[in-house]
Amino acid sequence: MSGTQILDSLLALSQVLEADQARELERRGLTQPRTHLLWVLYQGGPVTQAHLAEAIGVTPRNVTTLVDALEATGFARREAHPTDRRAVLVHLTERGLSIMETMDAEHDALGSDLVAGLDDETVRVTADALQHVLTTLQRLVAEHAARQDEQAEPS
Amino acid sequence: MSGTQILDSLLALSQVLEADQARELERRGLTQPRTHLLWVLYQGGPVTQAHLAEAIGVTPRNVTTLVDALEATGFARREAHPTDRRAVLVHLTERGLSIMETMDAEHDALGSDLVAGLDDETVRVTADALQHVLTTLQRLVAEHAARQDEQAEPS
DNA sequence: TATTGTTATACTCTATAACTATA
DNA sequence: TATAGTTATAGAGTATAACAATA
Repeated sequence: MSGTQILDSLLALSQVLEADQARELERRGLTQPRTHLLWVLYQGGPVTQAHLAEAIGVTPRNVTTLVDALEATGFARREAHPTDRRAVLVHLTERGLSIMETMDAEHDALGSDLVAGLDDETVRVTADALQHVLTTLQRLVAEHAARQDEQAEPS
Repeated sequence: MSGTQILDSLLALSQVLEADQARELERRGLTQPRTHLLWVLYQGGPVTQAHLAEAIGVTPRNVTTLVDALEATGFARREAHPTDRRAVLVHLTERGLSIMETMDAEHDALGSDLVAGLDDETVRVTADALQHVLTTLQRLVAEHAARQDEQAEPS
């Protein structure tokens, strides 16, 4: 059945993409969680650690560790929040900005390279189908989670 | 450009698939590395820890930890190797076998559910395109790695 | 009272290095 | 001499809980 074939290709692609990315990041002195944090800074400008915790889906405690590491390696820096003395604003350094620009460009290049050799119509159909699969998956996951909650607390 | 759109869908799909899987595994008292190990046992029968280390791509030291955890939680067990007194054979327990069968069936069901609502021709085109994208990615990664090695040791 | 970020602690996965028992 | 698995140790990511400073 082709559905299984699509899922297996998706899983294989995930694995290869992630392994390649991890190798690249290590070469540059980064890790995936730290890069995720830098990406949020690259997209949304200087933000508080509480905002980062929410954005990347970890506890504030772990943001402390990630920012410590990124400060130590020169990719980000803390600055005092102008109005809230409890908070800090995390900024990209020049080095951090430069590496995010590089990775952004590499991402675009990879997007093009991956479909080299496929004709435009195939690319269009595939892009639409993947969008549909993603939407379907999100719906399935949401339904699944709802069912679990129901079983957990049948109030 | 649609190439970028495909890559972005792939990355989003990876993320949702992995998050959903992690949630499911936690509910069952498993983790991804432990499940990977169980999957190898499910596919290839009882094997040595050295074989497992090779198969799942971690050091033998870490297989010790993973098998310890799987023994403690009742999914796998060690047995003496019949001819090599240095080695142990890791077996699935009944519980381990049962959960792998369940997950195997869920995987198949997900494969079908994901493409529900797409017509057969679209599924066929998409499956072929993803296969092509996977092959292309593997080639790109291999070339990339070769270039890095070259730079590292220009003997 | 609520929020921001930190210290304290613990668990999982990963790695290298040194060691024991056995091939 | 080489291999199988372990103990020892370290680093990274994740979590909860308790706490200080500030809102």
